Amino acid sequence: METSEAVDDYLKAILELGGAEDSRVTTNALAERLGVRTPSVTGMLQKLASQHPALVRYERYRGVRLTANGKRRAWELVRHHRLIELFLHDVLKYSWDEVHEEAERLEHFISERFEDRVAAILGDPEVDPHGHAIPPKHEAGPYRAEVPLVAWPLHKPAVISSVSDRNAVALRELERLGLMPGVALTVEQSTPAAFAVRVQARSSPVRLGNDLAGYIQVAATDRRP
Amino acid sequence: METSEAVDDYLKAILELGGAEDSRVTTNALAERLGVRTPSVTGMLQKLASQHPALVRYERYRGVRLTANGKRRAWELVRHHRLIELFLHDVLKYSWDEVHEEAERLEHFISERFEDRVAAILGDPEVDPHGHAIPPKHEAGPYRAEVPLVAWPLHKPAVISSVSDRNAVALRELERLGLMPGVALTVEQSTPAAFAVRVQARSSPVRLGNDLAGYIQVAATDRRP
DNA sequence: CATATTGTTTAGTGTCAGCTAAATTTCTAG
DNA sequence: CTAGAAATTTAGCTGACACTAAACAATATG
Ligand SMILES: [Mn+2]
Ligand SMILES: [Mn+2]
Ligand SMILES: [Mn+2]
Ligand SMILES: [Mn+2]
Repeated sequence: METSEAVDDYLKAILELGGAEDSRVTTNALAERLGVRTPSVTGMLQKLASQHPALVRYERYRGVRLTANGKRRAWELVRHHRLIELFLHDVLKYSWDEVHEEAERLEHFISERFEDRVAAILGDPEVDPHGHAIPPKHEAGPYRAEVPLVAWPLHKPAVISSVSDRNAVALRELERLGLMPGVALTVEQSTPAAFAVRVQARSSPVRLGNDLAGYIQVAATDRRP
Repeated sequence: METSEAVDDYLKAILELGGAEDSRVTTNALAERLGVRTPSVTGMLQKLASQHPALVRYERYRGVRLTANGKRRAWELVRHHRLIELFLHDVLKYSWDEVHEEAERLEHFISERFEDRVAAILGDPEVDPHGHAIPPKHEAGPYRAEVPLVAWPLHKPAVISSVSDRNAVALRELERLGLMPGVALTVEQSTPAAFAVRVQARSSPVRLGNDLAGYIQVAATDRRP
């Protein structure tokens, strides 16, 4: 039941690419995400599928999904990752664009005890610095109701729910623009050429490239106070 | 100039086995310390010696010592290890017998930034939970003047300088007996059968096995106040 | 529906770091 | 000073996990 760093990375990638619907993930998508070649992916998937207990269910030419065991480990890694990010940010004073890279490495190597102690001193937190939900110990999910900002209707109030943590340059830019989780806004313009949002309680609209907007996920403003 | 976890472990072991005098370390000693077989050691030493830049100087049948480059990395690992131990103890509330195992893993994977931030929140500490000196950044040593308790003369005042961190059971026992760094004592009895010390400001002497005593290093009581 | 394109797998290699068995060198004791 | 013991190295393998080149399947398109 021990998993190597490489196996960990595959499991987490399958979880993330499968999304809330747990769809089948293709060899190509995995190769792309992990920065390896497709034959390496095929080889690893065959291994993970034929292990006992198997970590993935794999059908030749038809993609993979995680088994219950695979899911357990993948969610544990997500919990590690997000706890570590928050810890680096809140305790070690990392900026929010610095945490991801370090968490990506350390998530594989911390013990159960480390996980528990970090959760304890952070007060069993539920959200990481980028707005992502921290799964409770031994649990999956949750998946929050959020949609890409670029798919949000014009003028409908929204709150930034989370931002992608995978691009440090984009994160610095988003912070500079004040576009962080919890910020309320409306979409003012959405064309192939440009994208603009009006941040609630701020005068002029904020213009940003579609690429940058693509890193943002939003949700409906919660009406109940 | 990147080192794998395996290479790291060899370098640190050579540093530690070489001691303050930087003596040559044998293949056998390394195999023993690292829990691998001697042919594996020979193979690794040949590789480390023929790299450019070389990390060790190696003569067939005559043992190995670190080059300047090897030393630099080895001391960096020692700094990582001891900083992490102190951090786990002081911030994450690990007990002193729990820190070593976790530090042994994490020392290889933390970034420069992590090292610096941890040192900062600990206030640039100089000693780890077991009394070992934390090397300053980019520096070697220091080696403190300390000798094994079992080699200390009877009735001569001494202070516990450090204790070995490699045996969790022994550490718990030492803590129970109040034998921790900074504690002043004298040796009352030292025979093959048993060992007893009198802890300053405590009535009855403490009896302990020679094995347990073997984990303790002491130094002369500092006269200057 | 046949063929071109795309996606995936198979076959064969390489590197890292471990292992056992056997050969060789060094050390030690008589 | 030499035989036997101990230490070390060499030779040859193994398991992970990458890679390239080539074969094969699935799919899209004219
Ligand atoms: Mn992240
Ligand atoms: Mn990872
Ligand atoms: Mn230690
Ligand atoms: Mn180590």
